[in-house]
Formats: sequence, C-alpha cells, structure tokens
Amino acid sequence: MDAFEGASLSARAMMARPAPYLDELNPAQRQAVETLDGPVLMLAGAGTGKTKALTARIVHLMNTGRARPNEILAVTFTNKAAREMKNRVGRMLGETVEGMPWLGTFHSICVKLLRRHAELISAEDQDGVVEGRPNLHLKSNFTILDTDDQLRLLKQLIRAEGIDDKRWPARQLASIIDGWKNRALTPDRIPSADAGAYNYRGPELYDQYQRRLLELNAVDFGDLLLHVVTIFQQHPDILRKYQNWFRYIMVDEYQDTNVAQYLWLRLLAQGHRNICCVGDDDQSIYGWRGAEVGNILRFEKDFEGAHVVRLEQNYRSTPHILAAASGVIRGNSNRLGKELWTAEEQGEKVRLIGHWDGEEEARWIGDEIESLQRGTRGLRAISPDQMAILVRASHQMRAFEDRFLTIGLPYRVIGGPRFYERMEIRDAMAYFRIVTSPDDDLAFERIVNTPKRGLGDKAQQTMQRVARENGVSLLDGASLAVEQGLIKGKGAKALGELVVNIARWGRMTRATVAVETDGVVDDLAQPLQRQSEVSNLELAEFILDESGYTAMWQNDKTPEAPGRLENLKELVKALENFENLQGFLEHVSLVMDNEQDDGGAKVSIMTLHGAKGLEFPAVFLPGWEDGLFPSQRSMDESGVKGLEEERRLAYVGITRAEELCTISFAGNRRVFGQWQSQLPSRFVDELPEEHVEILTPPGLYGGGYGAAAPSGMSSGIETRAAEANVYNSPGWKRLQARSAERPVSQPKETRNTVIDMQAVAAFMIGERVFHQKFGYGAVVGVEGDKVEIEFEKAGIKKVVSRFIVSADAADDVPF
DNA sequence: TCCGGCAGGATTTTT
DNA sequence: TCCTGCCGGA
Repeated sequence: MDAFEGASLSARAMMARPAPYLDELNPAQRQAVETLDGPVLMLAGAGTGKTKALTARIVHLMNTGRARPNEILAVTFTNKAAREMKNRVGRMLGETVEGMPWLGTFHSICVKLLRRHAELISAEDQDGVVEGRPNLHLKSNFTILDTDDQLRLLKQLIRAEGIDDKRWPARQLASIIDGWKNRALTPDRIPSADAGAYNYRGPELYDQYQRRLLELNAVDFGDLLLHVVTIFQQHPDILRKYQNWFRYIMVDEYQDTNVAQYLWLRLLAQGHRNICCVGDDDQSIYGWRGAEVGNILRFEKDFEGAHVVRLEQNYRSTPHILAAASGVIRGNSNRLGKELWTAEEQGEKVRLIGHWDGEEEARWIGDEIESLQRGTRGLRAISPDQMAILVRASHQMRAFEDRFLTIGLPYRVIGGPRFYERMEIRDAMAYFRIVTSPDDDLAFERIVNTPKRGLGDKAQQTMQRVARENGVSLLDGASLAVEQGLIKGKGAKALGELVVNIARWGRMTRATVAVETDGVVDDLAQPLQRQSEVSNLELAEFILDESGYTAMWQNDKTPEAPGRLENLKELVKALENFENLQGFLEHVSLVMDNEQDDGGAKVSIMTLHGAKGLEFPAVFLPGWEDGLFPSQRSMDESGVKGLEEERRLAYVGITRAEELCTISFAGNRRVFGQWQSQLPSRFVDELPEEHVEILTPPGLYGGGYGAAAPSGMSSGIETRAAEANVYNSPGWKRLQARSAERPVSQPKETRNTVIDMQAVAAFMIGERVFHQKFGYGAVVGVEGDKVEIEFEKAGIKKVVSRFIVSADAADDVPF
C-alpha cells in the first residue's frame, strides 16, 4: 500500500510542477530550502519557521525529482515533531505521506534498522572473547526494555556481585552506562579515565549487563543507537547500502544530538554529504542526557564547505519578549550568535512579580489567568488553552493543580508520567512480552506473582536457581521446578497453570515477524504484512482476563483502580491498529504518549523541556528562584556548563510567549514538606530592565525586583498568622535586604541562607557541617552532589549536598 | 506469603 | 510531602 502511494507521489513529483510552497518563504528560508546539495546548517532561532522550511525542503526534494519519499531520511527527536512533520508534508502535497518510511525519531528509525541486522550484534563484539554461550547474538525480535526493567536487571547484577546497592545505587550505575552509550562506547572501549566509575566496578558491570541483555534478547534505549553505530562501523558493506539508499538526510534539533547520534549521522552522510541539520544552539537543553552542543558548534568544521543559513526573523513574539530573551541568553559565551528580530508591534513588556510564597504565586497566577480570560487592561480576551504555565521541574506543577482545582479552572498537565510507565500498562505489557518472547525473564519475573499466586521470594528463588542450573529461561526454569516438585502448595498449582497458559497464548499468536535480516535495502518501504487468525485485540483481552489480571483490578477497591482499568482498556484498544503484538509492543515503548486531547479550553501546565517547540499567546514562568531555576543540581553537576544550559532553558521559556510573558518568583517555598526561603533567580537580574514591567508595587516594602508583599497584608485572617513570624523570617528579611540594594552578590548575606551555594559547591574532607535532621558532623567523602558525612549523633550518612551547610554558616542561621 | 507500618531519603529535565 | 524498602506480625 505504502509503496504505491510513494510511487504515485514521486511520479507526480517528476512532472516538474510549479512550487507554490516556495512563495510563502522569506529569503533566508528559501535559501535553506533551495540549497539541496552538500551540507547545510540551518540555524533557526525560536519561532523563525524552521519546521516550515524543513518540510518545504522535503517537498522540494520530491518535487524536483531528486529523491523519492522513501529515499529521504528525516530524523527528529520527538514523536510529536515527527508526526507534525509528516502532517505538514502531507498537507503541502495535498495527501498523507505514507511513503516516507524514514521520517521518524532517531530511536524508531534505529529500531527498524536494528531489526534487520540484529544478528550482527553478538557477544564477541563486546570484548572479542567468546565465553559462556558461543554464538550468542541478538535476534530480530528483541524486546526493548524500559527504565524499570533496566534497573531491575542492574540490581540483580549488582547484588550477584555482592555489592551493597544501598551504598552504590543501581540508578547511579544505570546513568553511568547510559552516559557511555550516549557516547557510543561499547564495554571494550571505556576510556581509562572512566575506570573509576561506580567504585571501579562500572566497566565490568557494563560488560556483564550487555551480555545479560543479549541472553535476554533485549536492548535498552541506548542500545538502539549504539548497536546500529556498531554495525555501521563493523560492516562497511551494509553501511554503504544505506549511504546509497538515503540520498538526502535531514535532522531536526541538531543541537540535541549526542555523540552516538552524531556518529550515526556522519557515517550515513559520508558519501554524498547531502545532509541538512537544523537547530539552534541557544535551545540546547538536553546536555544532561548526553547531548553535545559541540556538535552544532562544530558543524562547519565537520562538514567542510557547509552552507550556513540563519533564520532570524521571528514570527512569534513581540519585540519586548524577544529583547528580554536575547538579554538573558547574552549571558552565555560560546554561541554561534543570532539576533532575532520581528516586524511586530511593541506589545506588552515582560512582566515580573515577586510573591511571598509558592502558594500565593499559584493563587496570583490563577487569578491572573481568570482575568486574562475575561480580557483586562485593554488586552484582548485570551482563552485558557492559549495560556501555559512552564515550570522547571515537574514537582512544581502540584501547587498549580491544587489551586486550579479549588477555583475550578480547567487545566491540563502535559508530560507527566508517560502512559506506558504506569504500573498496569507495564504489567499488561509484560504479559504480552512473555507470550511473544518466552525468553524474556524480566517480563516473566514481573508477572509471575501479579496477580498474587502465592509465589513469594522462596518460590521465585527456586525458579531462578533451576533456570540457572539448566541454562534455560526463567519460564522454562519455572516449568521444570514445578515438574520436579521443587515448589509446593497452591503456588505450585498456580504456577503450573500459568506456564501452560503462556504456552497456549503463545501458540495463539500466529503473528510472526517478517523482517529482512540480510541487509537487503531494495524493498525498504515494504510494510510487514501478516494476518493472524485471532485478532490480536481479542487475544490481548483474553490474556488479561484469563491470567486474572483484569480481575485483580476489578476487585481492587482503591480509588485508582477504575482509572487503571480504563487505561488497560485504552491499551487494548490501541492494539487495533497493529498487525501483531510485536509491532504493538514496540509502538508502546517507543511512541505511545498519553496526550489526551479531550477538547475543552484548558490551561497547559508543563515543564520547560516539554514546552520546547510550542508557543502560546500568554506564558507564565513561575519559580524563578536560585536553586530551583537555575537548578542547584544542574549547577553542582556541571558547573558553568550547567548554568549555561539553565540559561538556555530560560531563553526557551521566554520565547514560547507570543504576546504576554509573566515571570515570577516566591520568597518562600515548601521543599520536601519543609519551608525554605528562596532567593530570586540570578536570571531575573539578567532581564534587561527596559523590557520589563515590575508588577510588585514599587516603594512598598522596599520595592525593586526583590520586593514581595505578603498576601494577607491588607486583609483578613492570614495577616495575623503571617505577622507572627513573617517579618522575622529570613526569607522576608533577605527579600528586603535584596531589594534595598541590588548587588549581584552579597557574600555575607548569602552565607546565611539554608541553600548556601558557596558552601555546597566546595565541601572538603574533614569539614564540619550541619544537617537539619542529623545535626553536626564531619565530611568524610564527596561524590558528585552527594556528600558522605560522619554525624556526631547519627553515624555515617550520605546526603545530598543541598541539605548541608558548612557548620560555621549554620551557626548564623536564624531559626 | 502477605500486608501494614515505619524509617529514611529524595526531586530536575526524557527518547 | 511522598515514595521505596525493610521489618515484624498474622
């Protein structure tokens, strides 16, 4: 079906049609679209119409007959972006583009490639030594592990090594390994500088982990890229086929690529060098996930003779908003440099307001949204779905949710826990997984005793042991253990039934995976087609019912249970569109998002990261407080680099706004249930004053940027409560002090704060410190942002450095 | 084996 | 505050 569509598209494309899509472009965009050959870097600032240019370029490639739809490789980072691009290309061509099989996220494209060549990933590749099972290699029906599985697997390995996973958490190892994978480092290539990772056990455990994944016929997210890069590097013939096949390469959000992705692209582009990268160095906000801004900064060196096109005309925001954003981002060094401009009218200045505490901030924003909705101060009425609240970290969302619920303001949280991360979805998926791939020990482990089948620790250990002794999968091990009577009681019966059922369900899924494994590239656009006898929808429902999983939630009387059943229903419904369970599993782990657009005009609440690429007439940016935003952790872990990334995040936030941008901060905030006083973010001071309107009444309580009036000041009960401690509190005093004079730094003042940045960054072994809960102690070790302390009363503990203060500073803390 | 209660420690950001 | 993991009792 696809192939025909594609053929008809390209046939039409050959007829040298006029190109109306070019007329809508400005000169810079047009240049980017028309420069088809050789490397092109499209530096596209926020709101400059890069998606438009990108899609026009794709259409242009087809229209000029340079490439058929399936010869264009177009990579994005998010599914949303991929979908958007598909739609827009389709719209430009006047039909949906089924014929672009290689437009997708890095990950989804890599899955496709890896399924074809999975066999080439074997244990030998990892370290050149064949031991254990020879010929151990990946199979094309591999499963993709989610973070949860990954963690459980690592934990098993860690415990097997007799390592204390309290002291050396699996999470830590997971992120180290992730980091390596992001840098395309296989276990045999770990640089000696990293040898000390995870208490010197990291490299070895990484090797073990990879081996174990192979045994499980599984890959994790990082592997998708890593493996493909490995294949490309080790099999030039295969690489060459793809190089020839993909005649044009396009990459969105190039500033977010990591080393592995970069290598991947370079390898593919090596031949013709027809690569067009689009990005904005000022919007690089995924460094923590391995993204290398360096990739975009280096582009001209990597691809000699590259055309660089700058898109600088902004069609989104008012001049004030742009100027404010530019003012902030100017604080960063090492930029490619762009100056956004707009033909728009002046509009409103960026508004800045300080609040007493986080709750008041939420209250104020709620009120403000309501009045904007009505249309005030001569502004047009703005509907809630045109407004967004962008926060740094998701836990900040709660305050707004709480407030909006009480005032009945409709909102929608975007991002949040992913659909497939929910427990019930994972469980259901584990059932499907064990049915489709009986070797999937992790899936089996997850569901053996869910619902409860009377199989506790002991029984599970027996299964593990039997499996290991016989060198078989856990499922087979369980089966053996039952046969040999090693598991007793009603657990044995239940387990026996489960094993039989799994086998039966497996037989019912006729669907096989028809994937090319020989590297044939000629039929890349061929979809997989195979009908199964039972519809897989029915089958899925059947599995969940017969296993007792559905019943488990039906009998559950907790308030969440109905919602979970609802989710399960949705999961099964989504199956409708898939040929087989395999494809579905992939879809769920890679693509499925829970964007329920149940209509209705709702205010969006999301993280700054989640907001990238979006725009709203009115944007609220709350929580601009040092430590929160810029995030302390980011600064601790990555120093100046981290701070610059945070600043880019601020830039991204401001540039989301079309007409109205409101920045706010609070003097006090609840952190882990404990009140903490906050300093306004340093970014607040970086806003260019002439583009900012301060909403906090000046003159009142010191005025200026730092001023914040307690909410209850002029009225009501709250006042008395507030008066009792408010004016004596450090937060209040500091705000006053800060607004009186507005120096960039106040050494003495800053020392008094609970969050003492100087102290946090530089704990020394032996230093005397204070912790709110554990009291005084001495530093015995430092690891990243954690500090190990021997407390006088509480013994040795490892604490996040944010919670400790240097003891001499602590003595001054006035509460 | 299961469940409830308690203690301790945590919070970025996501394909 | 809230989640996880551990412990003890049924």
